[in-house]
Amino acid sequence: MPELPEVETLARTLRPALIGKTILASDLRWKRTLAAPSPEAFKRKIRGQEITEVSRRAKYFILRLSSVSLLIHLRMSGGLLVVLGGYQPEKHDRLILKLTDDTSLIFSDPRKFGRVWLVDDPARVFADLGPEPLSEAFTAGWLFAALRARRRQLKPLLLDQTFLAGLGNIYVDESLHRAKLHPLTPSDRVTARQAEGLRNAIRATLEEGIRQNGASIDWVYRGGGFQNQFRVYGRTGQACPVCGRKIQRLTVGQRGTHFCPKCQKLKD
DNA sequence: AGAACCCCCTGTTTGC
DNA sequence: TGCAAACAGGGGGTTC
Repeated sequence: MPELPEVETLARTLRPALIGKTILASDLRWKRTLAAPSPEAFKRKIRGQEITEVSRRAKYFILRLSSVSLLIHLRMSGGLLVVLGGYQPEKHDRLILKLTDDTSLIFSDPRKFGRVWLVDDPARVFADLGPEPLSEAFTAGWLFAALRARRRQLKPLLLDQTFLAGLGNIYVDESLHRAKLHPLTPSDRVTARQAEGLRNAIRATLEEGIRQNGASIDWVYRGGGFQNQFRVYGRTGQACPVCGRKIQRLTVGQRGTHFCPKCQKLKD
């Protein structure tokens, strides 16, 4: 489920239920979910920690604790849930944190791609991430210069978290359509004016996604409404909302890529 | 440097 | 209908 707007929605939604709670015990049900430290050290260090802050960086969900930080990356199929009362673990639960006030935080993840870190310094995990697209650092000028410094197709470049952090397959396709740029456009051929349009399109798309509480697709994530406003994502063969032409799909970097052949022309 | 391919996993959808 | 292949919101790795 998780791109920036979905993780942001989770942080906003779970914050009031988590702030001030103390972690009484942990139950790691799939060892490889834990990226660091060792399962033994994790169990020992997390017990007794109080949750002081709930936030997000890129697609990472962050729990600031008394003396360490818990980072959770949901990857393709992860989800987080706070439950009240006696809880019977379910099939896809990978980590369960028992909290005060008879509550638990459940990390569920059918595909097991999700990862959890318990670290002293989150900055080390985040070291290679590009800027936050909703921060002030993400200006048209920065984007234009950064695009020119590379020679890559826009689609894979915008998915690259070291270039820009937080976009995933949905929001890249939606942003490129809004910006009227073909996904295969070489980054160093984007004009300053197009870069400004792309910057604005990315921000508008993410802000709308957050406003809609993210996108709900398949069985993984529910509650968001952004899926009802997709312009191109998952709409192969359907009409472009701008010009009516049929949306096309191609594969770029192993990822399904959706675009309008009329609105997003590839010039040469 | 960048593109193309592999892998990690499970569940659902699609095509024959 | 049944079964196999394709596909899925992510990201790390190798090879050319």
